[in-house]
Amino acid sequence: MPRRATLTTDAITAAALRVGDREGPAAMSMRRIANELGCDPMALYRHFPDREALLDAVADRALTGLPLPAPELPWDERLTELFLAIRAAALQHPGIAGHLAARPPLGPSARPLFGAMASALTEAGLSPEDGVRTVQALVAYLSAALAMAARAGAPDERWEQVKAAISALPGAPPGDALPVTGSEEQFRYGLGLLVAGIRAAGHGDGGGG
Amino acid sequence: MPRRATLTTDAITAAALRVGDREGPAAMSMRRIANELGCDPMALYRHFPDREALLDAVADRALTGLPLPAPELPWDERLTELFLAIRAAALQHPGIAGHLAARPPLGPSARPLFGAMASALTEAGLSPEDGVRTVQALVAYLSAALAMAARAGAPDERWEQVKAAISALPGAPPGDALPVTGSEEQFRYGLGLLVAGIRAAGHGDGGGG
DNA sequence: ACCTGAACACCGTTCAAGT
DNA sequence: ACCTGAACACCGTTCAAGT
Repeated sequence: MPRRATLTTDAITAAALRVGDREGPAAMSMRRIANELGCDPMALYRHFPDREALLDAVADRALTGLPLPAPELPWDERLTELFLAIRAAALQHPGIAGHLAARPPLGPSARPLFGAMASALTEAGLSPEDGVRTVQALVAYLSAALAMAARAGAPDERWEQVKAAISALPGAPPGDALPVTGSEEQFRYGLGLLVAGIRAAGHGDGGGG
Repeated sequence: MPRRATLTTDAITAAALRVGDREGPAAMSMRRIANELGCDPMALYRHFPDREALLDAVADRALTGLPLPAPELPWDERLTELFLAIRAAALQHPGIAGHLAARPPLGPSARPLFGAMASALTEAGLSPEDGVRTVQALVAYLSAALAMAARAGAPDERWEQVKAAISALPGAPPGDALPVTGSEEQFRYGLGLLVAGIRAAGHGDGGGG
């Protein structure tokens, strides 16, 4: 009775997460994950139609059981806390943060997160239509911020140049005082802009021209 | 005298763009681009250290010569026009929009774009420090929106489920009235949130707590 | 009937062998 | 001295051959 009988989708996603955490996203290949499990690469195709589906499941797994913000907080703090928690959970697995960014988990584990977002946005005064639009905008911002943070291990020369170019404009600040590209401070700032925009939208500012 | 003498970085990026437009981002391999040029794959390494550098150059090329918004417009319209123009230019090459999203061009062709952003944000009343933070937030949003639009060819089943789940909440709208995930309308909405946030920040709302 | 693993058609990149 | 292309170490996935 070989141990392959114990090969479940859960064991596969766990193994993939382990490989990704240990060796980075490029190492999360079907062959390497199978190797980690001591099984044939083709055995994975029994549980997932292709590699992308497997990575989607891994991303989903990385966001399971996230603590939701306390419901008695005001909506803007709830939204901020929620996104900071998602960001932190994603960055606990830096190996897969890039994939999380490319394909944000929209599966079962994300359901309660979207519920929390929807409730916060309703409280902010948004219509359900605008709520959906806003959720997409927030997730878009989160995605890219995660991608930047995932790349932030090797600091991005290109962004440094951009920052240098901008700070060379009239009224320049000391370049070293600027926030790091993938930092939490930078993330909070952009999130703050969106929250301020939501606040304005909730106060009756309909939408686009 | 073989025609390889005409192999310039410009000819390479043009060929890569052609392949990407014709056969999608996955086709933009060193081998296939070389094939398009009728040269040895290794000849490309004479002009670029590796594939990523080549794709960066391709992305940069896709954004050259973008028309800048008229300077007499108010800052918020300038910002909106600018980002819509960048989005439109990127989507003219859907094959590479995904790469554009993963590695936003920060090279020479992007320089005037950042200049236009900086001037708009200064006019909005932001300090240079907050200008840099805001540019990063805007580019992050643009990146993810492009990635979504690039995937929008094959409509994303997962987002449909999310939209369905959210519209199932109290006060539900008709699900078919919701904007498509990668659509221009959806992009404008999120951009409008950020612009509203910038407006608030420019009016004295310092930053995060 | 089920699963395995050889094989296919690719990659990016190194490096030794050619001119 | 310069460039070429064979070779290396991988991929995801198909599919025929095994048990």
